[in-house]
Amino acid sequence: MGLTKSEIFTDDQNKLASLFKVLGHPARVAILQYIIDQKACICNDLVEELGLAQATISQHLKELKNTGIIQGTIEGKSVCYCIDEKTWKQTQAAFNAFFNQEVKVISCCP
Amino acid sequence: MGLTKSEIFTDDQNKLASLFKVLGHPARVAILQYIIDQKACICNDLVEELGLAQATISQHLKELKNTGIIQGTIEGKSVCYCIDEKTWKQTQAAFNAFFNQEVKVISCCP
DNA sequence: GCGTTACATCGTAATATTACGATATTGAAG
DNA sequence: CTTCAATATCGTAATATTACGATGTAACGC
Repeated sequence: MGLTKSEIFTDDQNKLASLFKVLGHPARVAILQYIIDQKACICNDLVEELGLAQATISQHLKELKNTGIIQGTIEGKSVCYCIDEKTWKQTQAAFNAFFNQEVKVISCCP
Repeated sequence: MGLTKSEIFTDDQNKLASLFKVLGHPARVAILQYIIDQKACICNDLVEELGLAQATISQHLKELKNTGIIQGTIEGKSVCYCIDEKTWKQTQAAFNAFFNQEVKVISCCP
């Protein structure tokens, strides 16, 4: 046990859940916010900004990169990370599709 | 280690991350979708709908209840779950606030 | 009362995540 | 070529999550 039974869910459910999951950690939320705020790419100011070890930041960046939400470009000896607009918009659309069902919600438990 | 360092993040970041986190599992996405689709409350048709053990479903429902997204009302010998509109709207607002930053995103890595 | 149904909770095994130090790797500077 | 700075990756300890069987509990029908 302890292993998520992905087989029993739809692709959409698995995909949506894994998008939510990657954002389900404060460090990754903070990283994304930082990248968005700086508007431009940052490298590892992140290590100084957040109080986490370089290895830890690198690991979180990797997870964000794996979903495609951010992309990294090598620039000299550092790496420039930024939002991947295409994936970001897809992610946004997926979330909106999920949350737009809300209009139909009728609370039935008084 | 292995323990998330919540102290180093803002309350907003921690809150947002924990909202994302609870939705970061396909079973909980499926449960929410089912509750929304049925429009009305359901009890544990969920156990039959999804192929998970009753204990597992109950555990997932508890996590959803803890965030306040759903609420359960005892109705005879069964429990009626439904979306808690207030929390749902707050959640939606939190997500929207996060995703609306997107307009400022400029991809700087060609 | 007794059995049944619909849950919740407990205990626990399997697995995943988080964090970090240590150790590559790669490019720039000297 | 050597050194340093910026990162990635590896190994691993601490902790968390997922799933389930077993067991508790409360409400109903009899």
